[in-house]
Amino acid sequence: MNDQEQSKAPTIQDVARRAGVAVGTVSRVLNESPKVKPVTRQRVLAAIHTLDYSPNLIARSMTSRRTGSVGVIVPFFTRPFFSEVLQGVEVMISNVGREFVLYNAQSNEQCDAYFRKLPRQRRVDGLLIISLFPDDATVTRFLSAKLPIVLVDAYHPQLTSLVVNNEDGAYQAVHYLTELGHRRIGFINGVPESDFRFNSSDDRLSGFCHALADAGIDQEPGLILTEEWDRHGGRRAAIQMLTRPERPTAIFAASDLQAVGVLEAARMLNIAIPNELSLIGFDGIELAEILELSTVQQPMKRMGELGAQKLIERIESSSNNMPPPERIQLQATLVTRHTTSVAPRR
Amino acid sequence: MNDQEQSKAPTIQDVARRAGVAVGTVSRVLNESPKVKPVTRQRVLAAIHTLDYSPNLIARSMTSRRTGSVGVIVPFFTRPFFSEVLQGVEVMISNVGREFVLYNAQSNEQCDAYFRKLPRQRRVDGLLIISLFPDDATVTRFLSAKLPIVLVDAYHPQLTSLVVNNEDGAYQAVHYLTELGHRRIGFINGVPESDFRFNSSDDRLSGFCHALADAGIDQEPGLILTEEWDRHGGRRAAIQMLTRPERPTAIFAASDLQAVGVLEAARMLNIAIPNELSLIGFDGIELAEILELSTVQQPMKRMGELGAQKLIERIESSSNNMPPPERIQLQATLVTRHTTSVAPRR
DNA sequence: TTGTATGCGTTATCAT
DNA sequence: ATGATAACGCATACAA
Repeated sequence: MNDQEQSKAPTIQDVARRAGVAVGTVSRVLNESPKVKPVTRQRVLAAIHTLDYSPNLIARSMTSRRTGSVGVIVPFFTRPFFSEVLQGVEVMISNVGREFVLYNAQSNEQCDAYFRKLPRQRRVDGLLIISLFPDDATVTRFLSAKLPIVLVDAYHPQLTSLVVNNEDGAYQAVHYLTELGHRRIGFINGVPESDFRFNSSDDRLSGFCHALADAGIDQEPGLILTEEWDRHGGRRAAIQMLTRPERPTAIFAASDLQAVGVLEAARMLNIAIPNELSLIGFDGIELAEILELSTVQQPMKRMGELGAQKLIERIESSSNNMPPPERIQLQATLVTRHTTSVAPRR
Repeated sequence: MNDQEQSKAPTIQDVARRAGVAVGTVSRVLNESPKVKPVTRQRVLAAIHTLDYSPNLIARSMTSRRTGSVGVIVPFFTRPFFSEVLQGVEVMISNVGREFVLYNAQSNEQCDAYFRKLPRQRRVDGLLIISLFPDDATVTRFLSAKLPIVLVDAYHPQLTSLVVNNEDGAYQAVHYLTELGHRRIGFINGVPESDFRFNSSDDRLSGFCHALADAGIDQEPGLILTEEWDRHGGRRAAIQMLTRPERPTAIFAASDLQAVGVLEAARMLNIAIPNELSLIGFDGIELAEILELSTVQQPMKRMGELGAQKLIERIESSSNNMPPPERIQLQATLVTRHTTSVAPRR
């Protein structure tokens, strides 16, 4: 019954026995406690090495109440916008040696289920919530569970939130179009990611309206449509707008993917871009660059990094001196490329 | 000291006390054990509900030796190919009520570190490895740790592997080009994802060479380049090929992203596609569809789903009747769009 | 059918 | 500086 043949993972006990010390000492070595004599430390380290021992993280979490991993909850993580944000998150999280658990919330039910269970399950040390708006009751539960939370591209007064100035971004885009002489401007909005209260799409609509108002243009009901955030949604909306008796000379879409749909619709309907139709998207994904699409650039990777950083700060600050929630606003900037030009003369 | 004010998460003990039963009974209810009287089950369920109790997953894992989550290790999860595969993975994993932990292995060191630690740490029940080739020593460690593993877009004889027929995919593409009359065909290969032995890029090169040989065409050294998998890599290689004295009339790229780089290079050099230059990519990402790029379509989402399914099967089969490793091959299919045409006459 | 007791691998709190 | 031991919250074998 020699333990060479047994391939069960070695425990801290095995290391202790092997090194001729007590488990407590091994634990101290593992956790870099200063109060251990260099000689014994070496003995322990040697034992760890020869046994190829790694601590069982589950057991460690059991007593330490920390898991070393953070949860990221996001709708549709494959969409380029989220993908970019996640990249920033990943960089920051792996930088500090943590793991990251991805929760994909495609539906409201899924999202609710996560919001309900995650604080209790304690499988993650903190939660980064992207583009999803928890309601007050949910936030109360988060708070009472003392689960560190940061919102990215979403806002709640009681939680640290990272938002971009969507209204201003939209304003910049539409104002630019009015400056180019456009008077009939369509807006394709995205459907809210969740049922809850606010939504970044509202802000973009609001920026659109303000820019129109500032240019003395009346809104036309048929020129404001709400559709899915993807290419197909954009195409559907564009077809509807562009087949009206008096079609718009410019379209502002709430996402680059929708803008691509507009591109497709225009090609289908034989409408030249930018000569007959100007187009601006929103997000600034790589695809926009490839297609030379004018867009409102969000600092996506930065949002992910900063959000993760703020979350880690909260996780690592002992709960008695938890910093108060803050609201951080980032700017979006208009990038003009080859899908915008002066309004066609009528 | 009433427990209304204490907001510490309720434990199974609290539920037991509340329901007037023993912890064992609560545990049985939680685990759907059949041997519990309906009446008591109801009482327990009620207590669970009023206390808003969720089991502590960490503690549960401690005894059950299962974590309920699976690890997915992938290089560059933001690249569209991986993103698509991951989507399939996510669907399957959340279907069976598990969580998924993402390990992003951007470098060989990171990858090695994961390969070394993950089997020991026991934080995941199984590991899905995407486009990465573990070496024999690593595989031996996996096996002896009894950690269920499935390889996707990678192969090892001792592990269940899911591969697509890269050689055939490449052959189809290049054969099609030769049929169109092309004789000078360039190949832009991708750099290996990891140092290890085989690599799908080798297979694609081999398919390229076979198709050339079958058409009686000699290889030209300057027409086979290896570059990064992304757009910039593709562009660099294309510029190099297209500025040669005798430039190719067709290019086959090992990824769609590289093909986009070729598109950019051609535009820059004023070379018309497809009239002066035919182009075929590889992968079949959405971008290829948008740009009407001919490509070799991989069943990416299916790969993710199937890989995850196979992994879950292995996780859930008790270790005594573990199915033997299998090698599953999926087909890639040529999709011709608007970047290919007959060779220009000289 | 239900209750009780032990152990999972660690950390942390005592002693020594 | 180090050793012994009690938690941590749950599952489970065994007892009742």
